[in-house]
Amino acid sequence: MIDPTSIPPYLPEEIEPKWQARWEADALYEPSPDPSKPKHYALTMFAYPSGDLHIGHWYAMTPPDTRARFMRMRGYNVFFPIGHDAFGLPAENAAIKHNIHPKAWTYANIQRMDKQLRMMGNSFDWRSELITADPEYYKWTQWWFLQFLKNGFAYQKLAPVDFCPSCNTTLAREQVIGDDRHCERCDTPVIRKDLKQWFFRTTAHAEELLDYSQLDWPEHVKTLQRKWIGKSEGANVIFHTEAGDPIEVFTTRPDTLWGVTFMVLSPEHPLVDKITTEGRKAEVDAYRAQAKNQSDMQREAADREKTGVFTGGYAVNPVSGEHIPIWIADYVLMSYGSGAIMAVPAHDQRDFEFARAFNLPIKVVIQPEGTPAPDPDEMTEAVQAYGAMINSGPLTGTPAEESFETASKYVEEHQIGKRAVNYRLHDWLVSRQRYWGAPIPIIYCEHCGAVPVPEDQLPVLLPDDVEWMPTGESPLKLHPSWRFTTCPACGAPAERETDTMDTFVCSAWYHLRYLSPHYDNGPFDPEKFAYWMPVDTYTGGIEHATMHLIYTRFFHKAARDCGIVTGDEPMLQLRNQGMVLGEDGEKMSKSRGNVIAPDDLVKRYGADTVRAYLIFFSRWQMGGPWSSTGIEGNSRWLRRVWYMFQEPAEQGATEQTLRALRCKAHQTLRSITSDFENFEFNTIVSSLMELLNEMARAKNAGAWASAEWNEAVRLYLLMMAPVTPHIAEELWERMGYAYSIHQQPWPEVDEEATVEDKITLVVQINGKLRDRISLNPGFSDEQARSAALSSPVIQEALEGKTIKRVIVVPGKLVNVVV
RNA sequence: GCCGAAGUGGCGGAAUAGGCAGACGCGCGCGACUCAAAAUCGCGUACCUACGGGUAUGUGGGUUCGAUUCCCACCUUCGGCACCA
Repeated sequence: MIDPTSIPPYLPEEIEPKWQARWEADALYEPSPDPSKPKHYALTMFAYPSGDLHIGHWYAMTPPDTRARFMRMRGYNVFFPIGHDAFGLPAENAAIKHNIHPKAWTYANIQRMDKQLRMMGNSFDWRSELITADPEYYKWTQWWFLQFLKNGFAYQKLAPVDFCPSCNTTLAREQVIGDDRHCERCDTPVIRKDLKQWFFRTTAHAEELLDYSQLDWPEHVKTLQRKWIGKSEGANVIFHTEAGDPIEVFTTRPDTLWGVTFMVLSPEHPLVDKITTEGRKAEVDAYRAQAKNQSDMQREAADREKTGVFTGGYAVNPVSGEHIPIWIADYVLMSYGSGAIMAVPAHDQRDFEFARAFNLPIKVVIQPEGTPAPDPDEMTEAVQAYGAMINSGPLTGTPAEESFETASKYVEEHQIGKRAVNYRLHDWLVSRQRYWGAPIPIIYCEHCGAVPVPEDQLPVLLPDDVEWMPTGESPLKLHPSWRFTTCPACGAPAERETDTMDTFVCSAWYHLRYLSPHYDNGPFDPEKFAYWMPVDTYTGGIEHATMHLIYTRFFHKAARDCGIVTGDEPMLQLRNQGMVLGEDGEKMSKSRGNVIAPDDLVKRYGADTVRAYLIFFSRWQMGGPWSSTGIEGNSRWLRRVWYMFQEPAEQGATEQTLRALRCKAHQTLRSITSDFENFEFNTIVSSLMELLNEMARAKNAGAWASAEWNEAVRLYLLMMAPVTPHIAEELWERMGYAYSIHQQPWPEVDEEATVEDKITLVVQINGKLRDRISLNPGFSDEQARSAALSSPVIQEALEGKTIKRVIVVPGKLVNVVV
């Protein structure tokens, strides 16, 4: 029985700030390169400073912190940095809404969030803290841009871009969402615009990005990326119009060339004007105009009604010589392949639907195995499977397995095209017509063109005195004294580039800046790079699978090709957390009113309890609904630990009790060690609770103050230290151990102690549990068998039955088959 | 439509080189302490049962001595992609 008056109460609000201050003063988590120790770079995705720390931030950062702490105790030199992804649209939107400067808004948020971040009790290295909106950071973002430009990984082109009329900016392809193609931030439907834009050549590394051989990443993320990169192999084939103009098409099915019955060009295809005949011009122009405004109409496109118009022009099929009509249709995209296709309605579902809609001929050239060739008039869908080639001139009769190869070879030999690979991945559009970002370091000169800002003139500072209200132009365009300058090459009057960079550029290399955030001879200190890189464990949300995680891999490969970094991959191991949902099981949102605020929880329970609950309530990778009663259990757990370890009790336990206690303690240590290694956080807390239950029994049986009890307490504190660092440190001190618990080595399992006195042998009949027999450890299969068969329960059950077989699982189980 | 993840008590979730299903916690019930309550501590808690057992891990099959775990088909939920030639 615990008398709560005899020992001080557990007051997290006192001990947590106390230890946090001490750890920081003692620089406990500020590692330096140390070649005598194995290094571990644990990186958690930095956050956008939106105002307040959300419970989701805790979920993203605290379980990785427990693991970083574990790795530290295991003897690794651990680097666990923190920073702020500070450029971006929300600051400007807030600025517009509340009439406050984006910079002021952002930095005020960062200050508030820093305070909240410290309350978590994470082992961040605060020296590494960086803010991507600081000139000393974006100077180097600009520097990277210039290196990429120099090495051909950055280029400028006039491009149709998706533009959000509400945010007044262009959007990357992945920021446009859904059938109606709306903006990911404000849900406004996007429109198309032609602008001169800067791109990073991500496609240059498309093939290499598909190689995951060096990475321990979740299958799921790799699959998403592979799909996003979208590699397809086939051939580019040149058709010619009757007038002799070449039209290139990409096809993955060169074996269907003889089945082409028409061609379709994208409405934006440059040849459309030339091909269109006088009589068709009005209709074609009308269709193109309507296609251009597609943002709204794309919804209709989703029900797959095929639309299009005939241009009046004809092309010649290069293998058969047949003359085929050329159409335009919006199902052919200018942005993929060459913007033109050869249509094979018999063997492509989209072409089939188009042919049916406009009564175009269908020609069957593939005969799938085991079925007769389909009748074009009777077909209800395209036959897309490979098969033997028929009606295909000289290649007729080619079997399915060889059709792709043979047809490709045919195309190359007859010089009508060649094998080609196409990717769905596009080059990365990095220009943004926005104020709150890193200015693109380019100056336009009438004589010299686009001139890079010389490196010694970086950073190109973002001016503070701007009109940030949206006008459709970059706010920097409205700042004459900033905009107009002189050409660094020839000295003539010139203009600055007024676009800023996509914030994904900032976040593509922050893990490098963390190494030395104030280093000014380069983007990072090469010595630090050599020791710490690559990132060993990267953790964050799955939502970054296709954007950030592709960009950062590309960035590293491009930087490698520029000779700036070594290694092929920036982050070796990736793990994703799930999402904390509201108590109603729905995504947390202000409008639903189901938001859980971590500050309130810390006030009420203390950070240790919040940490413990977040780790305990579900598998980290899975996430799940919050429970305000569930957290009570973790609060109780810590109070129980507090009193149980401090409150003396009667002594005089039996040998057996003490052995069992020691056994359980070491078994727990073994399982927790492997749980930490495998990111199985929830069972760490379960195991600790189980051990505590065992300790409560042992204490009741007189184990208090025995050597076994003291060892169990010591192990317990060490095991809970990564999860609940404050209470562990406090009790560690109260038990008389030397500061700091967080600098102790992780304890070793005594394997001998984990062997139990008695082992329960499970006896089944026909796979059904019938009896349990307690045996001494180390029994043989034969002993298990005879013990099972001689059990009275089993003998009774076996009466009148014949034993067919007896299966023995060594040390565990006997199954009698009758 | 395609791709991926997941379906286990009242709830969150344990357990998978195939071997005691439901660890741990919440909730609930009973008891102790208390004038009483809270807190705390102890015990119990899948379902059915003629008390011998029987049935249960989304549904239906299969492999196996034995399946939550492996295979096939289907259903549901969540996430991603969406005419990519």
